[in-house]
Amino acid sequence: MKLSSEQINQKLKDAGLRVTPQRHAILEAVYTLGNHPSAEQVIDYIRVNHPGIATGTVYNVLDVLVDSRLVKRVKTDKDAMRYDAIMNRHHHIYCAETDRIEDYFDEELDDLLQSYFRKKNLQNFKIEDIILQIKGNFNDNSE
Amino acid sequence: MKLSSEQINQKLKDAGLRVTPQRHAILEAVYTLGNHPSAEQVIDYIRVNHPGIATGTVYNVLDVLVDSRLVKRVKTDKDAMRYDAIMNRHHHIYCAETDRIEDYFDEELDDLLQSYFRKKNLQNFKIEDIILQIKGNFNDNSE
DNA sequence: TTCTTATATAGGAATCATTCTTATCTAAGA
DNA sequence: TCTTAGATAAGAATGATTCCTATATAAGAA
Repeated sequence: MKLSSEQINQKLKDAGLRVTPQRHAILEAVYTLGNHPSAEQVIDYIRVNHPGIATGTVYNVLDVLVDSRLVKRVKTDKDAMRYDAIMNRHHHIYCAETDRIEDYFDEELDDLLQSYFRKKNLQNFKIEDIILQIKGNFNDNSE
Repeated sequence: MKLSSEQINQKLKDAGLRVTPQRHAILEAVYTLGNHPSAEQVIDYIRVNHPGIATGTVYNVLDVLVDSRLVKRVKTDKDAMRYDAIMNRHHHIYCAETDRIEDYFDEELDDLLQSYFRKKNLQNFKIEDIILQIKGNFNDNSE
């Protein structure tokens, strides 16, 4: 998803963050790259137009964006952390072999799960979020 | 879950693996420790009785056990990988603050999900496994 | 049993994503 | 303009994990 420069700034402001060129560039990168980029991909992307931004700053800013709920962390079976600018509730379809992640939106499923666990009423645990990791293999190479 | 020495050996053999003292000690550690130990916890545990087992060997053996489907990897929000000797299908209840993981078994839920996705019939993806990560907070400190 | 050889392990260096440290810089209010 | 808390640059440090190589060992062959 591509956002305008103004939209990026607005998101930062709405989150109560100071707008800096670094934060702008990094948030824009996560949106533009899409498909759950790693920190390294973000770095490669922003270095083209902002060669001066330090590696540590990218990690620092990504942490800030996560804390401010502008971005989510996504774990995979591989080492590196991935980031996701889509904040609506969704699940992940994941292939461990290729490390490819696709988003999966399904309100019907979310409702189903919510009512299931309300009925189940787990003792000793307050559920905040339920995320499905749907593992398997993609049948094609389309992105 | 505590297994006898013979049961450990049998599991290694059934998986087509050579039985070595290192493999025996490490698989036994994952079973005995329970509750999704990290490699470091496994190392601390086995060093008491097997001070000579090298750190690299523990990672190496854990990889072998995972490849042989005797153990599963479990990711959390923290850095270190965790390991799980329970191979039956199950989900995880997880608290990010304390990094505590509890297993969640629920065949009814598994059936529900299976029929839901069969009906949904995802294009371009062959589902092998669906894992729920149920995130939130435990209401007490019981283990 | 002894020999042979593929496999496994010890020991420690190397890697790599991420974090930390410190000095410098900058945005926003006084 | 001045002040200062917050942000960044640069690169060292960390820590889990992997890699490398010489040595050791398990399991089948003789």
